[in-house]
Formats: sequence, structure tokens, C-alpha cells
Amino acid sequence: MNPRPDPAHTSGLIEQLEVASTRFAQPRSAPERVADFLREEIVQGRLVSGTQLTEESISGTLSVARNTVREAFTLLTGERLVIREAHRGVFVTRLSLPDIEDLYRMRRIIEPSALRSGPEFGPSSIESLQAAVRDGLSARESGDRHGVASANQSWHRVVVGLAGSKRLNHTMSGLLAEMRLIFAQMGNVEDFHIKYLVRNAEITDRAISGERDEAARGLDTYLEEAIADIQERLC
Amino acid sequence: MNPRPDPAHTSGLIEQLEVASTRFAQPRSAPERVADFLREEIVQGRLVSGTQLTEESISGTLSVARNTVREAFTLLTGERLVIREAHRGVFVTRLSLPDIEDLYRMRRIIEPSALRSGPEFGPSSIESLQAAVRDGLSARESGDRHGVASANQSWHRVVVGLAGSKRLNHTMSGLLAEMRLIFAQMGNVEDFHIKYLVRNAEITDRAISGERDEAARGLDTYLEEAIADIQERLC
DNA sequence: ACCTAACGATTGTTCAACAATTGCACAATA
DNA sequence: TATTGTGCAATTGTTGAACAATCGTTAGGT
Repeated sequence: MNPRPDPAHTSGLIEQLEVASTRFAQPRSAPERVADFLREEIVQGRLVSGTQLTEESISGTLSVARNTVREAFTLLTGERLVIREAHRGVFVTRLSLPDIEDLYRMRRIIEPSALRSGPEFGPSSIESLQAAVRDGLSARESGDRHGVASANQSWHRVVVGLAGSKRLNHTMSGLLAEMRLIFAQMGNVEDFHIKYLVRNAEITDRAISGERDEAARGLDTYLEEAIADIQERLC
Repeated sequence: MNPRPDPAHTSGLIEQLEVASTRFAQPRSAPERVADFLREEIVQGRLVSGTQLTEESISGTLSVARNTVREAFTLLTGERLVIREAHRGVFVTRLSLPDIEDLYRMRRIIEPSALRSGPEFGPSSIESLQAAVRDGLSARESGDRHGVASANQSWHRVVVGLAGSKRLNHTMSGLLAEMRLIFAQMGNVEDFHIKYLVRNAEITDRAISGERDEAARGLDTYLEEAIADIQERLC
């Protein structure tokens, strides 16, 4: 009871206002802009894992004060994309295998559970799932590796979105950013996501046809295999 | 396979080192100390929801620079304990009912799933669960309301800890801090946790005796009822 | 080869200044 | 009276410079 709002359906005017208005659209502050820039550089792999980010160089190239860079660093530290070592500096996070395992452990707690959650899914949720699947498949057709990875992430994001929790979505975004960092630092993962496209499709079908429990279990073993896959590639 | 490390058992030397050593024990920086102080004031209800935290007053009373206070604010903003409104200031977060519902939605995704996760629980995990239950009951005996609330939080923390994910634990800590803020701003919640002590005990027993699925479902309805309880108190 | 001292560079924190924005009091107007 | 401007005080946002604290390294001594 108390039907959970259909997350995808909530793209009406009211929701848009909800999102945009903490006080209209707040233009991002300088530290946020710096963090945005660095975050993108990191997850796209242009800033390699382990690289030191010196305050002066960044404040120089972006023309902001050192204090501003500093705040951007604390932002990114909270997202675990950089690590701060006292009196030594901040470095692009280098995800260890235990880290990666930890990440997948958390995903295995969240994602299957989201797939199992609440009453039935709304039509727009279903549509979003299918859209992500379709995007992935068509990206594969056109040989767009980046598109495949992106669609895959999108699918997982939608899955978690099914739970309809803003906070959970935010947390998931953080995890996905870390995932991108993993792949960025691994390299040679061009074909990594491809094999999972079909799984996404299968799980989507099951979830839609009401076989929620089977879908959830499928997603769990999916993630279990994925981490095993990574473990293999790293050893 | 690949037996998940027993989280409670990991309170040995190695784990302590793990925790303490990012580079030995890093003494907390000034912004962190300020954030620590404010966080405690907030979750204990000494700083009421909606209160504005002006940079000057805090930098004055704590004898730190405005910049430092500023960084502390971005820290707390990330934890959602304060909200920053551009050019207006930061205020102790006022959790709305939708916020609280969101919080419980997320907990309902995570906690039952953690209870269901992995292979069997290790002996020390079981012991930690039982300890939290015991602490809650004995706190009730001695009429220690704060002790009851604390033990309850401790139980939920242990439950999530069963998953053995550092990241998930960290996320859960954030959620629990928000929970404390909720109760702080609600007031009159002295007896709120008491009725759930028995549930904790029941669920613990089920989880221990291998009835994981029943335990998980029990925890889900537990949380469902808890949010309903709160909704009632607020209307 | 090993310990030690000194140095340079970077981070941590403070302080002061100024621009930008908000909220409000106050006045002007319909 | 109600409403619309206008100016002002206060607070935030950002910058720049300064200095202390710490780290890594290099040079020098044993």
C-alpha cells in the first residue's frame, strides 16, 4: 500500500521544479565547478590513478584561489575519487582489489534488493529499463564501446532508481563513478560490458513479467560473475 | 565460495591497523574537528533543525578561521546534516516527511538485503548482534532511554555490517546520523525504540538459526511499521 | 653504507580584503 | 492601506598573501 511514486513517471512539471528549486537553479559555486572538472578528468581516465594533484598547479590552470581548490579536494575526497594524505597531498584514488571487491559487495546488497522492492513497477520505469537495454544493444551494433559502457551504467542506475529513493540514487551515482575509475585504471576493458548486455535484457524481461525474485537472483549472480571476471583480469 | 571475512571477527589487530593506518593515525584536520563538533551538536539536538550557522559566530567560538568553518560546512553538507543556501547561509537540516520516507525506503533496500547476504554468519557476528540486543534490553531495565536508542542503532549498524562492506558501513553511518537528527527534531520519542527491542531479538534469533529469509522479511515489515509509526506521529 | 642535518617544496591554517547577494528598513507612490 | 522602489547593513563567496608545520631529498659527516 501507499503506492511508491513511479520514479520514471515523475518527470512532470512538478518534479522538475522539485529538482531545480532548492532556491531556483543554484549556479554551482567555484569549488563545485572545480570538483566537477576534476571529477570528469578522473572518471574519464585523463587523470590516471595515483597522480598527485597539487594545489598550486590546479589553482593556476583553472585560475582560482588555493582555498577554492582545497574545498574541491574535500568534495572529491568525500566521493573517494581522490585520497588525501596529510601534509603530503591529494592523489587520484588507486582502487585496490579489496576496494573493488568492497564495491561489488555493496552493489550486490543494493541492486538485487532494489529489483525486488515495492509493489509492481510503473510503465515508465519499465520503459526506462528497456530503453537502457536498447541503447546498449544498438551501441554494440555500431561498435560504440563507450556507448555500451554508458548504457550499461544507465541500466544499473535505473534499476536502483526503481526503489524510488533520492538518497539511494545519490549513493549509487557515487558507486558508479568509482566503477568508471576502476575501468579507467584497468584499461583493456573495451569488451568487458558487452557480455552483460544480454543479461541486462534477460533480467529486465523477468522483472517486467513479474518474476521479481528470479530477476533479483539473476542480478546477484551477474554481479558475482562480474567481480570474478575482474579478479581474473587483475591476477 | 570465497568466504566473506567475518566482519565482527575482524576486530583483531589487523583490522585495527587497517582502520588506523591510512598513514598511521592521521590526526584530524581543523575542518574535520569543527565538523565533528558541529555534527555532535546537531545529532544530539543541541543545535535545533532550522538553526542558521553563521560563519563568523562559529569561527569566533571555536577560534578558527572562516575558511576552516567553510570547509567544515561542505563536509556536513555532504552528510546532509546541514543545508547550504547560496548567499544565504547554512542551516541545520530540517527533515521533511518525504525526506524521512526516503530515508526509510533506502534502509528497507539495504538492511534486509544485508541480513540475507553471503554465506552463514560467523560466530563473532552473531555475538555482536546478540550483544546489541542485550544492551538494549538491559538499558530498558535501567530506564536508560538514551541507552535504548543507542543500542538500537548499534543493532542496525551490526546488521548492515554483516555484508562486510566498508563503503556500505560508511553509508549506513550517514543514514543513522540522519535518523538521530529526525528523532532530535521530533522530540517526544522517548519510548519510540522500546517496542522494537523485541523485534530485534526475534529477527536476531531467526538470522542465527538459519532462517535468513524470514529474518529479512521480518526486518522489512519492521521498517515499514516504523515509518508508518513516524508518519502517524507527525500528522 | 648509514645516520644526520639542513634545505626546498608543499600542505595546513590564518587573516584581511573586496565583490556579490540577500534581507530589511524606509520612503515614495498609487 | 497596500504596494513598489531604493538604499543600506550584514553575510556569504572568493581571492591573495602570509606564515607555520611537515615531508622528501640532498648534502655532508662518520
